[in-house]
Amino acid sequence: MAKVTQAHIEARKGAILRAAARMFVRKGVDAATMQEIAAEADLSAGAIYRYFPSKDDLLRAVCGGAVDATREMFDRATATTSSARAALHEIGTAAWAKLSDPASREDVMLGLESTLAAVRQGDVLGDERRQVNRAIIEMLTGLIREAQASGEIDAGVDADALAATLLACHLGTGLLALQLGGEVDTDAIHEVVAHVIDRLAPAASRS
Amino acid sequence: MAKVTQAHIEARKGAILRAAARMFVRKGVDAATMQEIAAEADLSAGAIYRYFPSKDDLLRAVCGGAVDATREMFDRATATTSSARAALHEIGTAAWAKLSDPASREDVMLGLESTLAAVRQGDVLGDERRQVNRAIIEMLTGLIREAQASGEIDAGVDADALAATLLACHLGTGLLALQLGGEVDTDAIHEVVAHVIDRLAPAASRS
Amino acid sequence: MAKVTQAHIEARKGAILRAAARMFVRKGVDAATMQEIAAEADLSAGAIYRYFPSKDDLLRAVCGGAVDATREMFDRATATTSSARAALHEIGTAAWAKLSDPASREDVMLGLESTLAAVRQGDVLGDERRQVNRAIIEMLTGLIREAQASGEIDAGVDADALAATLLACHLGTGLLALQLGGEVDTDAIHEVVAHVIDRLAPAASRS
Amino acid sequence: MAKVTQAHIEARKGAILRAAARMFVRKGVDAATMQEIAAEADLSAGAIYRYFPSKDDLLRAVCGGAVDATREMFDRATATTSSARAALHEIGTAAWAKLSDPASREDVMLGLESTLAAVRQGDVLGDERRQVNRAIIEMLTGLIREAQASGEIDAGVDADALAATLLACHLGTGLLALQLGGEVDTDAIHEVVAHVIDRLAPAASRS
DNA sequence: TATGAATGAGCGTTCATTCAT
DNA sequence: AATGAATGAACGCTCATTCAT
Repeated sequence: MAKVTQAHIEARKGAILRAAARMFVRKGVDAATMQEIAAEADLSAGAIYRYFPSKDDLLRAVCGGAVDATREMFDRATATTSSARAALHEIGTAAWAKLSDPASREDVMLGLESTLAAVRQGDVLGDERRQVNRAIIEMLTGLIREAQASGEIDAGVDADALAATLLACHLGTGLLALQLGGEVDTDAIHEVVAHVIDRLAPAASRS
Repeated sequence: MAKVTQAHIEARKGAILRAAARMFVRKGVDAATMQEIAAEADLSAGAIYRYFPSKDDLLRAVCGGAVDATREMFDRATATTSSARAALHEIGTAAWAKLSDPASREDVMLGLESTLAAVRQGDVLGDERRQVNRAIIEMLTGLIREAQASGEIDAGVDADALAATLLACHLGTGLLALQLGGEVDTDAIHEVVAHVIDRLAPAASRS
Repeated sequence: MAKVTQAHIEARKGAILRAAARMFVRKGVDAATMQEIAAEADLSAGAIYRYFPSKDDLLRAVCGGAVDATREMFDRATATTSSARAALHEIGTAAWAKLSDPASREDVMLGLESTLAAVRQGDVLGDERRQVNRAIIEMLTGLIREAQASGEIDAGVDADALAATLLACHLGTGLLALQLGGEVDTDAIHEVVAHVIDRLAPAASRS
Repeated sequence: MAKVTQAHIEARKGAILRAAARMFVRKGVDAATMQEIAAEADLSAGAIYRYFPSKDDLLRAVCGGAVDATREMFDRATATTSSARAALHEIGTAAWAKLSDPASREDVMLGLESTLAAVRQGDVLGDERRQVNRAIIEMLTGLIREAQASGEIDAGVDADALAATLLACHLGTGLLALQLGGEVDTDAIHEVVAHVIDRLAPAASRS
């Protein structure tokens, strides 16, 4: 019995989480009502409170989920490549693919939404959110250093700064895509970024 | 009578605008209450309505101000340089300088805040906001084309995509700075970006 | 569950409707607050919105109820009589009986209240309200024509005008009763009206 | 100086009173704001308070004025006729003429508005308002008694009730006209009423 | 005397949260 | 475990009234 119940609980939590993410994105964290989230999860208004003690906690959980998804995506990308630069390109491709996918527009908005929330009320979901980007930068920095060591990228470039730049580029592309919709060609931006990485090869190796 | 009143009116409007910007940023557009904005402007709640007919209009005005400021900044930067690439660098410097200034953190957040609002309820301030970034991309594209024509930038690069990339980079840097605070070295990112632009010079021109 | 809920819902709606009618009359549509209406219905302020989407809808519902009641009253009166003049008298008796009943003072005030509202903001409940009196006049006109055809009323009288006059008399009596309270003998007015109808018999039939 | 000032004060009071009456009628007592009334009187918002201590007092004064106007109209009508029945007809003609005049629609609405207000908050303007109709009924009763004495009206009719009936008819006609606008032919109603009064002549006198 | 900016109480309405069922 | 009716605090906004000028 315990097992079944436990499974049910997790299933419900997941359903609520998905419903909440959907509504947070569709209408904004503030405008999304618990009623709507409950309806989206085929539940009644009060039922959510059996699984999450408050709307804030729900937001935290939703963002935490987004964080995990991102981390996973990253791990997968690095695992399937050998050269450091190849890994960087693979990660870039995966990351920008998400931006082309209309479905991921929601993730971008959730990211912005939670970034704003994080900046404002540092306690609710600040640290968690912060750590994702910090971790991404660290990973990218590591890969860039590897690429520099193997002569794929000019050693004169500040690895940490380049990592931050790449992440900024990706976040900014998402923001633009969000705002300008189809007007902005995210793939073209990706090509520019990929091209730039190639250009950052040491002068000697490009003769 | 008229003089004092007219001056007062403009002063009040400015004070309210500043107070609103401050509160919108500090607590978010939705969470910021008219009471708080009024208090921040040393006014009573209802007094704001003598100057702005609704909270939405206040938001619009605040964002409109940000928009104007951005446009001005751009115009100034382009006016004081001769070569296209120099103009790009000048603009980059000016743009990134704003990110270093803790005071401009507010502008970034307002931008995000209004982007989210624009995406969701396109009517309130969507178009205006959208057009700013569209205009920026167009201007950058123009400068890049000039630089390509004068041999400062490789003609093989998609000018429009590069323009979008640069803007995305800047927006993303702002976002990161917002989230990670002092941990992220925005000036270092700027250096990387400037360096990348240099690297985009045609191969021939680079010895 | 369903049974109890459904019954409760209707009961609540009724209670709210009655409370609203009471407060609209007691303090005026504008002065009556949702808080007061809720309190009168032993509910909290926000609870009303589960049953009626706005104060305007509540007003509409309250007036619609009054309308239905009036129509019913009329139908009943006409159904139980044979001669047209008898029907007229029956209707008069029923109508004036309502005026004697202190409880119906509320209906009169609601009528005035909604007339004023209708005249000013035709949309909210104007047409509905208007049609009631229009319908009443039409019905009365029909009966008067019948009575004229059967020689009970002088054919020289303008049936439509007489119908309007009778309705005006009734409305005005209500108004007077409202204003002068017990000082005005509504039954005496009714007698006068009934007597007048008799006097309107064709000269020939009065030997 | 005192005289001039006094005259000015009265002029201002009159202007404010007229402006208030106009706005009370146009938008309803509650919806009419002091700002609007002031604007209508070419005054600033606060200036009214030099002449009337509150909006309630303004309402009282406005209604008092309407009362006086009515009384005057009545006096004039009775002064110019000899026979009692002629006076009744004259009064009827004058009264109904006001209903035909679109400008007097405002008076009707003010009357209803103030009746409602009187019924609800008996102190503010209740008694004054009440006395007008009481006085009218008394006057009519007197005339009817005279007419009965001189054989113009059947002595069997309850004079007081007939007076109330006539007043009710007039009030109700105003109400109907208000609600149904041009659809209701107030003059036709007047004809009916006049005709009815004729029919109330003693049987003997009608051969 | 007149202005009109400012106040502040109060309105209709919404919604996170609770709790009897 | 789940419901959904109810609460109550707060929000945006309006306006009668006050008061420095």
